[in-house]
Amino acid sequence: MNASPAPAEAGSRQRRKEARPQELLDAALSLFVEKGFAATRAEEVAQHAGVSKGTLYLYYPSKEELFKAVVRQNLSKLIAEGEELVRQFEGTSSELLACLIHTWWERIGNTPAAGIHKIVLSEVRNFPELAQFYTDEVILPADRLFSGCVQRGIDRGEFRPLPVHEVAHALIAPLIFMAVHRHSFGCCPVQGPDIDPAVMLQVQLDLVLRGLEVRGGVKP
Amino acid sequence: MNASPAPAEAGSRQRRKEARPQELLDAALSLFVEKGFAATRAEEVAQHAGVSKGTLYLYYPSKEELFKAVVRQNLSKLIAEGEELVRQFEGTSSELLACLIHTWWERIGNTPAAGIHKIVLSEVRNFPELAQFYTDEVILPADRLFSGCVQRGIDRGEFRPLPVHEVAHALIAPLIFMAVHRHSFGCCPVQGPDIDPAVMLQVQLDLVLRGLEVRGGVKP
Amino acid sequence: MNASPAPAEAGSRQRRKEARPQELLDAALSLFVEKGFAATRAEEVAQHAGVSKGTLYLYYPSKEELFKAVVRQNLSKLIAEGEELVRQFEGTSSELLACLIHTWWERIGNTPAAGIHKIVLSEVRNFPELAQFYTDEVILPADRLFSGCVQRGIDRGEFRPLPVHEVAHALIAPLIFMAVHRHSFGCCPVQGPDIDPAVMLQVQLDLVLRGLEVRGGVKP
Amino acid sequence: MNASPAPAEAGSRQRRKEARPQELLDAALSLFVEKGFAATRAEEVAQHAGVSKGTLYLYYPSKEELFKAVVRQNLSKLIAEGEELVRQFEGTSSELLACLIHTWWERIGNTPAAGIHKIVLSEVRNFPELAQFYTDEVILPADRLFSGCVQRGIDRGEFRPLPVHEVAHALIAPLIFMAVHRHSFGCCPVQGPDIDPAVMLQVQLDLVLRGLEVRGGVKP
DNA sequence: CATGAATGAGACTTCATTCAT
DNA sequence: TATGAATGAAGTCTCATTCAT
Repeated sequence: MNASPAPAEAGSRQRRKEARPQELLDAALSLFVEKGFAATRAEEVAQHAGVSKGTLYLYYPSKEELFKAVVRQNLSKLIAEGEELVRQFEGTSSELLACLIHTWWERIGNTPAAGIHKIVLSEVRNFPELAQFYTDEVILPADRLFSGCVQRGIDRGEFRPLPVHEVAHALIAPLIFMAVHRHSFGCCPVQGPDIDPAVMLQVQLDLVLRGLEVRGGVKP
Repeated sequence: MNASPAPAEAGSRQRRKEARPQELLDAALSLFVEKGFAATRAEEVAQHAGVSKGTLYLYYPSKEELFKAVVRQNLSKLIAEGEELVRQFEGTSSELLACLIHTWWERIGNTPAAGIHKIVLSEVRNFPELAQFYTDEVILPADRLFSGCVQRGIDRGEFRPLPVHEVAHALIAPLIFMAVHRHSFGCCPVQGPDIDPAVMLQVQLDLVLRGLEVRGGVKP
Repeated sequence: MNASPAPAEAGSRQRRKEARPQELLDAALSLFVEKGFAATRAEEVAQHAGVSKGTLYLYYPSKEELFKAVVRQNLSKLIAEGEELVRQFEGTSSELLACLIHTWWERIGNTPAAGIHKIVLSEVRNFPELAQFYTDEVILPADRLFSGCVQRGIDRGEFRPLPVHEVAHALIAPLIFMAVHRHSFGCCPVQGPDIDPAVMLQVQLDLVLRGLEVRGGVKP
Repeated sequence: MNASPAPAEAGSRQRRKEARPQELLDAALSLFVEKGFAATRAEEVAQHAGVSKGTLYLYYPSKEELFKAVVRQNLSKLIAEGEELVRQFEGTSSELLACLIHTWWERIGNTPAAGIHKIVLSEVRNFPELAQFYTDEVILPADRLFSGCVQRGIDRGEFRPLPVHEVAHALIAPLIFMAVHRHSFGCCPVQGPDIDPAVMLQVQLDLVLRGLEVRGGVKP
């Protein structure tokens, strides 16, 4: 009399059970990014993950912990991405930066994971413990990655000697900013200034790399 | 250093009434920036303004309206500043942009008003009408201001012909981003990458202006 | 430099002051009848009377006391009406009842004062002290008046011997009920059964008086 | 006399859930009749139904909706009763009316449902949509029922030709009025005129039916 | 006397969290 | 393990009442 589907392959219930935490984290990420932490109800998260309210609490002891888990797990993703990016060492420093930027955009900026930046920005003052590990695990490594490349360019005589952290920031900030905007204003039916991401990437690279370039007989 | 206003003319009750809206808006700005909209309780705002819960509702019919008033009030300031800056038509376009950037930092980026960006980013999806408003009143005018200057430089043969909106974004985004960060991570006792705002401004201008410059016999 | 109108006739401010309590009671009656006690705000009453919220409290120490004063003062009116009605002793008992009924309708049922019945019915359980004096001052005298007339008719052999209180109730209840309805459903744009007050009075008298009549050789 | 329901079949949680709406509606009816809509706190209703404040809102989204549900639920009962009565087509029209009246009293007038009239009278101006609803669902059907019987009597030559709506009103109003009074003054420890419901029913029928009767050689 | 700004108790409603089934 | 009914703390908002002017 059991109406459930054929229990053939590995037991779908079993696989569902193992997938639960991930499904919950995905639902939560999506909702936290969309509505913010406080405006997202626990039950909504559960529904989006296809489980009941009670089940959510079997996996995460509180909404706060769920939130932290969302940030943490997506951080791991970010970090892994970052570390993978580092292994792309070839050619001139300009080419390296261009490659990094494009890869960042494809793998992070243009994916839902970019929404993480938005929630962390919004909520870090309510969850101070996030600050430390987001800084340690994302901001500092990313800074190290980019300013390392800038330093490499300077060392090789490709780039002018400029403060590397500030240059790194000048390089990546417009892109992060654009990514964050796509998760706030970008979701509203409003026409802002017409900025095309692909063009933006191009222009930003063109601008900054040329700004970095060591030129013939030009004086600062 | 007496907190109460000069008890000179008119009934103090009257003078308080006139000052109330500003006091409430200031308190609300500060708290909304710090904790976000949802996590700020109406009574907290009232207390910070030195009045009771009920008094808040004498001036603003709901927390939501208070929020909008905060955005509106601080926006007016922003817009007025922006338009005033437009009248600085002297010297080269590079000088104009440098001046705009420095003024923006002094008058907005480095003041509590910069926190507005953070709240709007965080809350715009919960207040859809805000999107239109903020876009029309802040984003578009600011874009017009900056891309207008870039266009001026191109027209005068000072800058290379590049997509103006993207350049404007590349110019201002790192600064806004930095300002927003100062209201999130900047308030946590965590050591991020060592970026000095003054240096940042300098480098960003140096980088982008040089990137914009038309050079001798160089091809794009 | 005094902008107030010519202080000729008795001082309008003075007359206003004396009229205040009455104006407040009138406003309150009207609003209590319309919206009920709890749904009427003290400030509304004040506004309708053309004074400020504070002034209301100079005359009545609380909304509850205002309510009781409204009922009390309108009771006096009702009672005075009743006592005046009693003085109409002439002709047959049927004629007497007909006269009483018509007078009641003209002087009470068809005036705003009938709204008093509605609020007392609605609120007496929240203001138990009203019960005693409304009963003593209105219900019992009215009952005495009507059942006295019925008794007179029985004594004179005009009416059949029936329980006088019940007959009095049968006589007046449909009219009070109609009057009360005019202050609730009667104010909504809804079409109920088509009952014309004038016809109703006629029919009700015809029916009940004929029902009371002693007939030829008929047995009860 | 155990207050908790028979713990027989199924989980008690489940059975409670099914019984909740009725329990809440009963508690609400009782309290709304006693104190009026506004003066009844949502938490009180919940407590009377033996649940917590939050549970009430699981079943009814607002106090207003609870109120409407109370009226609706009790109206269904009223209407069903009325329509069932229509099927009593036997004997004279006088007998039919007598039967209707007695049944009305037993099934409605003398039950808590009669309190509905009081709340509706009191609140209809604050809930305008209620007016249409109550008129359509209760007042008009009831009017149709009673004036239909009167018409039947006239058609059969049993009753004098009189305006049927007014006669219907004259017939039923004293009884409704008495029922309403039992939920206002009737609950206060005050001695009003001594009216016995059973006698009242008898007298009212005797009076009105005799008033309707066609008599020998008498002219209208 | 009159005003209306201010207060704060109290009501409605939401929702994170628990727990019997 | 999963559910969803139930809870109650907490937050928004209202309004009777007070009191400085």
